[in-house]
Amino acid sequence: MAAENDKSRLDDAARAGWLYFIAGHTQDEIAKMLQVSRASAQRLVSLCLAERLITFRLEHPIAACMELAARLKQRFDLVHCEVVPEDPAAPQATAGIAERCANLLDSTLRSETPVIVALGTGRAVRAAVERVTPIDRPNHQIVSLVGNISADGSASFYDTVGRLADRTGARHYPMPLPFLMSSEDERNKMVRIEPIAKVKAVAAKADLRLVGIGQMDQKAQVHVDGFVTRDELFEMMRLGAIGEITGWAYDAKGRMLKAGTNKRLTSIPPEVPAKTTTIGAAVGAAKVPAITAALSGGLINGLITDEATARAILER
Amino acid sequence: MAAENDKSRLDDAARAGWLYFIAGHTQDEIAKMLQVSRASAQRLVSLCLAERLITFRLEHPIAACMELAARLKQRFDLVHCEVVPEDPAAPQATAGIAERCANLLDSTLRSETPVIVALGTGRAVRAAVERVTPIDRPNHQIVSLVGNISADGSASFYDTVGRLADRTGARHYPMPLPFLMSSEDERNKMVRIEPIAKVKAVAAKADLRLVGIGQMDQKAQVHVDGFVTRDELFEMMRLGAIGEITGWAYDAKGRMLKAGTNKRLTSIPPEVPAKTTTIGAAVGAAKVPAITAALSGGLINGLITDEATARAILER
DNA sequence: CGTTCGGGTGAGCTATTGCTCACTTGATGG
DNA sequence: CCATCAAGTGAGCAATAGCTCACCCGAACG
Repeated sequence: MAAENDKSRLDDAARAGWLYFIAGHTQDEIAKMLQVSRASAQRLVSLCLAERLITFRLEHPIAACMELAARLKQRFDLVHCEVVPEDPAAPQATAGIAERCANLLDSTLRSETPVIVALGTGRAVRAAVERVTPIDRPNHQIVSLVGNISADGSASFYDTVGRLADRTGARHYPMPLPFLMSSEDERNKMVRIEPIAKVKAVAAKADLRLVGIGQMDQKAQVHVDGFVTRDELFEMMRLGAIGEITGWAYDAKGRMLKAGTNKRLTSIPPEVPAKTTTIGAAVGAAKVPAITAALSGGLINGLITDEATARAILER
Repeated sequence: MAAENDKSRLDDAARAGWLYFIAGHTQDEIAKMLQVSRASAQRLVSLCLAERLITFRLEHPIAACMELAARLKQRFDLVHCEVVPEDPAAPQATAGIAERCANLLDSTLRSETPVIVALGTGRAVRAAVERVTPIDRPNHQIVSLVGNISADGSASFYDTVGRLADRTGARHYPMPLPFLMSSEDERNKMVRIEPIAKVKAVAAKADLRLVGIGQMDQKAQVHVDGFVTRDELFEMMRLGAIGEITGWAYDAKGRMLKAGTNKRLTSIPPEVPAKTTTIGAAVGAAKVPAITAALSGGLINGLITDEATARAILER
């Protein structure tokens, strides 16, 4: 009677699982109780797991985050994903993700062997850099993916590279260029000059890229910060731009646009699909389409976000 | 900030627990992920358990039985307790508990060192003996706790001792006495004669006593089987008898009665409280008060029953 | 400002667990 | 009735987990 046997075997598996997980006995004890060899007890316990007779339930807000992260990781084939719990006190704060980004930078920079870290735009990235614990790593390199001179010629507020270099003693490569050039030709000329080519070369070898993700709407950060004009923004939106990474605008499917400001951008373009670890850091309902597109298009292969954003991305 | 620390520590514990139990990582991997030593990862996992952040749920009928058994064991301070799942096909069958009793006997008798097993009355005990797997143990001893001659002088239907001896080759000690004598004096005389004293001596050294539990109502097994008359039964009920073990009647608090048929019984009286392993085997709603009283009074220190009965006992 | 104390940490040892392999057992089909 | 084969078993080993110990850090307190 196969059915009978299976049933009794599952019964024993359940018994073993109960004794192991709930009563907390060792497999040796269980083996004695059930009158089987220890090996068999072990098999029963794993059978109990395999047959999903037993389930684990983690009663903690973190659990939901872990699960969201795992789902995002699988859905978009990511090398890294973190979802931070929502802070009920400040439901849109970048603090949480900044802390995680900082942690990521910390652990990357802790390495004794030289590493190259490339940084993009974004408040989360900026805040992360501020939270990095100082550490002396003169052989590391920090490189900017984006020009730090804004349209009016002043140095950008986002001098993240310099700040991170301060904290690590690493060599750093800011990009001494305006964010946008006035024409495609001019851009092409500029990116070929020696110091810029050097920055590009270093960036190409980066071990980690940490980038912000901006949405392309009326509140787009690139516009708010004065890097692109209202008209330029609207043109990109008309062309289908839904998000941007280091200024590079892409559409809802994560395809890079080949027009508008993208032709005059000095920023180092993302690899598509991302081969080096490229972590996007962003939160907020407004950024959901932009993040989703970046994930779908393979513009990033890692994500750090919060619970609400993660959930919204998965629900699309 | 202690609160903050505690919180973040619990967060980490939850994370570690999730990664360990749900994602199935090793503690070493978790240690790397969370940037802590393996020892700390281990601590986080056990903290997760200790704080009950994680719970196990066993989705199997057996789980309920295991839990009932554990509760009975604790409530009544038992050395052994088994609760078998209810068979939806035959909700009052002794088959289930007989199988477990047989298993218990099997494992006791499997011992190479000589053991003494004492048997009481009851259909479950009888059925258990029939299911014992034959094994050659000539040095074991099987002893009856109860006279096997019924009122009419015939050998009792319950010759369990003989049957078990057949299957094991063990020496056996039936009790060549009527269940009840006609008077207290006569009983006292009989139990002093040599063969009976010998049986008592062996029984006193028993390693395991396996006994049935009878309820004292109109369907009491002792009456149905013809060991006590209707009038005797009614007298005991009037005296407060609620159950019996090897014929010895006790009240709702598990106190042995000192009157009626108990004065003329030849059966070996239970130890109170039970010191040697004394397992009661019984199922059925009708027996719930009798079983509960036996447990409360310490007449038995082990129980084998079914799910419904266990639940009813615990609900009293 | 130094001392004490509680809690956390990592090293390292031992128990427990997971797994592989060769073997047995019991069902199935020629 | 025997050959075949899938499934289960126990021995033994390598990986993993649990635990103890000495130590360290930071907070509370004199």
